[in-house]
Amino acid sequence: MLKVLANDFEDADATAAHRIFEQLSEAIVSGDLAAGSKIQEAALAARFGVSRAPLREALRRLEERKLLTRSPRSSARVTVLTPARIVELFTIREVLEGVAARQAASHMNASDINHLRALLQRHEEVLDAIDDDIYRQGIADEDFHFYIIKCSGNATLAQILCNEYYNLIRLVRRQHSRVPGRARRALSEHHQLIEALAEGDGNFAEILMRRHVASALRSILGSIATQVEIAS
Amino acid sequence: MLKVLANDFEDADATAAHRIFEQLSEAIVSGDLAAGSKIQEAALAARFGVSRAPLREALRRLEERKLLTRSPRSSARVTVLTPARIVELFTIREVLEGVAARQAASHMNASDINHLRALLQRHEEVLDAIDDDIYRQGIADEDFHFYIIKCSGNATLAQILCNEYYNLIRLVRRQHSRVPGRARRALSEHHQLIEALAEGDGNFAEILMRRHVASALRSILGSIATQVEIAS
DNA sequence: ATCGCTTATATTGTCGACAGTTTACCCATG
DNA sequence: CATGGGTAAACTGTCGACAATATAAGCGAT
Repeated sequence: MLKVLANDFEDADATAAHRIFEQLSEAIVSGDLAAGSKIQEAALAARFGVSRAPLREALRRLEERKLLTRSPRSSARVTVLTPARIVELFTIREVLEGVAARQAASHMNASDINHLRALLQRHEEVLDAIDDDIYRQGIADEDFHFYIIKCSGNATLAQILCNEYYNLIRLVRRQHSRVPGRARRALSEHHQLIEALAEGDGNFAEILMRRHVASALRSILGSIATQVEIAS
Repeated sequence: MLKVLANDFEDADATAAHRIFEQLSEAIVSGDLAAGSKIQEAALAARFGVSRAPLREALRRLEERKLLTRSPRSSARVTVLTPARIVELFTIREVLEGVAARQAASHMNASDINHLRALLQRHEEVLDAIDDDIYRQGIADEDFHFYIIKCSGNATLAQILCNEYYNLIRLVRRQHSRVPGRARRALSEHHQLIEALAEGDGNFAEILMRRHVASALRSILGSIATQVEIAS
């Protein structure tokens, strides 16, 4: 699998605090720690076999990344993503990924374009084989977006999108699973995007990326509306 | 004393970790802790009269906010802002403040506009009185920008710009003090921006805000180039 | 004198414990 | 039955200490 993420320093940073941070991120995104549930430091520390000191540092990081909400002297809680907050998040993501696509258009070479096409090809095969594997769809989607972001040449932007907000967006996707047909449409939007990037058309790439993100948001909001309808 | 001011969370969040975080932020932005200098946990803890536990939590937060750089088992260092990183940062700030201005245009009422005008009036008076007080210029500038951002209605965006990246941008401004005449020009750009906001013209407000941020970046880069020239 | 290796010091990462505060529980009272 | 007060349990915030690692110092060889 492609390693766009800077996970290669995972062995180097073998501190407990780092490990716990990753495990907790995963637990939150996977739903193992349900949204809104309380975080008990002592219990969690025991569960992961560490003391509270490294755990608390991990909690601080998770708080900064908005996966946890903490009030000074009460227990931390797993962030609850309301529709309003999801809209806010995607508004931000739309402009940031938009500018990333714009800048990537003038930085990508033929090899980069080929890489993207290959990614898309594999994405398509995955989609043909198993039409409902949301997990693998997610991975493929992230690979695609991350590669473009990385090609923007803006390391700060890449860190924000690929590290800091990565898990938050995964959390959105998980809590509000995709509507049927969304993956196919996303694939087609990815194809268009590649063409714009291949032509070095930054303006158009930005527009397409923004539309793509906005389209994903609409899909998610639609999914929420349906859930609410069913629930009532 | 009456607790009318928004400082009420200062008593509420009276944890040492929080206090140290604020004090360290200030120390870094003010240059008291110079860019690139080493952070020694024991020494700092002693200096602030706390143990290392709350200090380390503060360091984690400062790391997440990019004011510190940490490698796993070596001392943390105060972030060094290279010109390239400043450009990256302002690219992000440009699009984020741009979308904030766009959304603010459709959320601001007459009272909000009046508030902005009053802010600008005071800003102008400050500028007339003391032409070189960068500190107060900075405060005035932040007040203006922050108010527009708050009016965007996007709480997540406001938190990113007004909290998470606030000190980092202050740090840029401090390390690369403004070129003469910049304040006047910024003031004029603020005036234009208010007109667009008053007319509810989101498109134009976004364009003006983006130009304003880009103009600030050019000013800073110019200042750096001059410094380099002098140094060589 | 410089470089490499070994030893010593300094510093970070982690732990267990305690104090202060919050939360939960229980009982009395309307 | 709901409600309020008061006590007990639970939990967070903080501390000092120890172990593991990194950095600096010392020493010998080239």
